[in-house]
Amino acid sequence: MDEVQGYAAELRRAYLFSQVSDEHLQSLIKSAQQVRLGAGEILFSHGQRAERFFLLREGLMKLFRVSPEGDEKIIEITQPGQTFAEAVLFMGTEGRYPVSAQAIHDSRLFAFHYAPFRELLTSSADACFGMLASLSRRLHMLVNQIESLTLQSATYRLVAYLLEQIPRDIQESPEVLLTTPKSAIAGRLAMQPETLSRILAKLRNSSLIDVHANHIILRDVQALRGLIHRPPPGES
Amino acid sequence: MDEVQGYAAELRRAYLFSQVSDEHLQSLIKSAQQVRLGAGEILFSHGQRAERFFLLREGLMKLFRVSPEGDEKIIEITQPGQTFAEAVLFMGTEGRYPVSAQAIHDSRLFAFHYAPFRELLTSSADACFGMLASLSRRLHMLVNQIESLTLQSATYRLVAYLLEQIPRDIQESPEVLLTTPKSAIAGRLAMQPETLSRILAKLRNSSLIDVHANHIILRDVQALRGLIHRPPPGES
DNA sequence: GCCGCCAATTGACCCAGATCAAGGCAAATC
DNA sequence: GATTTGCCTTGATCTGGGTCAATTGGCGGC
Repeated sequence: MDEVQGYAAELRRAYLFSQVSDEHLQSLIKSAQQVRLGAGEILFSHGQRAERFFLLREGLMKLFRVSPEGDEKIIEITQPGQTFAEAVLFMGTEGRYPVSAQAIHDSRLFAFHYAPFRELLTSSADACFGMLASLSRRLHMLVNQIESLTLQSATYRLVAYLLEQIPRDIQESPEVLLTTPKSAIAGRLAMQPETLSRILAKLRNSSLIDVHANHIILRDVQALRGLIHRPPPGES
Repeated sequence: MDEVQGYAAELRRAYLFSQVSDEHLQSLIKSAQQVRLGAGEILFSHGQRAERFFLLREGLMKLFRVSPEGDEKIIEITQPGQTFAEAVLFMGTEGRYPVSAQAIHDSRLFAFHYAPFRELLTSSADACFGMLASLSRRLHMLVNQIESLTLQSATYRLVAYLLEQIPRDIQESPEVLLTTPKSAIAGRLAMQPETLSRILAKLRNSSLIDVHANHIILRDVQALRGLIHRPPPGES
């Protein structure tokens, strides 16, 4: 295959594979499968045997849990270029997915099987380290998420989320384009869509932001930063 | 050292070291330090350079975050035999602790430095896998925690916590002995001590449990299980 | 025995955000 | 151009659990 070269470059952009040698990468690609999902399709469900992990090439995925009552909590929204579900491969012989995965938009993915990848890890300490780094990054993200879910108000969480988005866009004009439906963002931030809407309205009235559909302009980044660093009841 | 043998056995009980060879373990022990902490002493603080990780030998530690407003969120309560803060070693050259660690009771720990441990990992794929398994276990715990913090009410979280405690005690008499102060448990479960107290009172009035100080008897495990599996508004 | 200290409990009150219920608006379908 | 569908917004109301404060009950020190 000639495409293999192109795929290798694509994989290398994921943290997980950044340290892996060309040969390893190519053998890995040969054992990988391509997966296509339509918007709304389920990739795997919570509790299912975990035999593969994934790299999102295009589209958008959400990882979530559903409570017995049917409420849905979005743990993570996966962007193209990110891997997910790598962790389960090390949970022992009978690993099961701890979350469900569903496509938000039409998506294309690579699927990697347990066995070949495990082989790769045993033969390459660097790959191992890449994996470890990848997992610990995820670990920290979760710790941060727990903190913001318990320590901060809904407004804090939303503003923090907006501020997180700007570095990857043009820094000069602090605009955020919401690629995900607002209801999904609300889920990720553990609030109802109504609440998200109300908070945006509140921020708009304080002219801290402008909202045009899914296009949000941060008019006063300084003030927004201040908002999440000190409590709302401002004195002095 | 003759103690080294005993230490090796002690370490092996931690998941992280379970797969490590004797030689590696012993060289690791030689490079480890012993740490003693009085109740309330801080081991490290959020944001500090992370150069070591730890194995708790005796006592009780809490890992927590503090918000700018001074609220404290307990991320984890570490029991003897558990390692913590391993993840930071892979966050790159300038890893920093994402949480603070404080002794709840007087504690004794082993401290392991970054460098020797990293050496061990490069030379042993098994050790690497142990590490990966350890991290992914922690990852799953955090995902579970996020779920219960967002999907469930305070009562759900407390009951789930109580039910989690029984398998390790005698199964026949479902009693739970709270080894940690109730206020710490409240923190771990993201609620105020007052709320915890009220919920215990409520459960006691429904005669689902008996409370004698830090000794709790689960009088109706079946009903408690039901409580966390279906919503309180019970209909047929 | 008395006092101070701290954890736990209990009561009264309050508020952020959930829930319920209408619209509004734009793209898709007829 | 009318109608349906999906997503978002807005308003009104409700409530779990946080906050503040008072009370109780060990427990160690003097």
